[in-house]
Amino acid sequence: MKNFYEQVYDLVVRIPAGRVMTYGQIAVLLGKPSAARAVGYALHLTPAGVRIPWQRVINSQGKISPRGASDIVHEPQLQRLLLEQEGVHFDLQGKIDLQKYLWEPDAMSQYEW
DNA sequence: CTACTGACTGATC
DNA sequence: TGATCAGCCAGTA
Repeated sequence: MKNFYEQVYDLVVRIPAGRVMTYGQIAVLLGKPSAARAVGYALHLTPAGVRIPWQRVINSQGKISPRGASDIVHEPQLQRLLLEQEGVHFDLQGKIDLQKYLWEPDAMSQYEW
């Protein structure tokens, strides 16, 4: 049993390109359906030395989390471009079609880890 | 242990 | 559709 954060990281890292997950989805997979906030906080603390595709983690609205306009404001746009490169389609509202791109690990993936 | 915060979510207005 | 409120969990002071 790893720390909650590490579980989040491992889960995010195994998200295949062209697919996305919501904070709530991750929280459920970790056994805490209402720990979406904690998940967001975990991603907020993503180690700078480790590349975490957190851009593949979005909120229930299907959009990139604004993260409160910190010192970094160009990242969100860049992440959106990266997702588009992976094949994720954004609509005119900058939203993602969750029903089409939302990914959930299969039984084998869970068994493997 | 209590209080506060946060990249969330669902319900309500 | 957009803004607001309360509940939720983990981490930090």
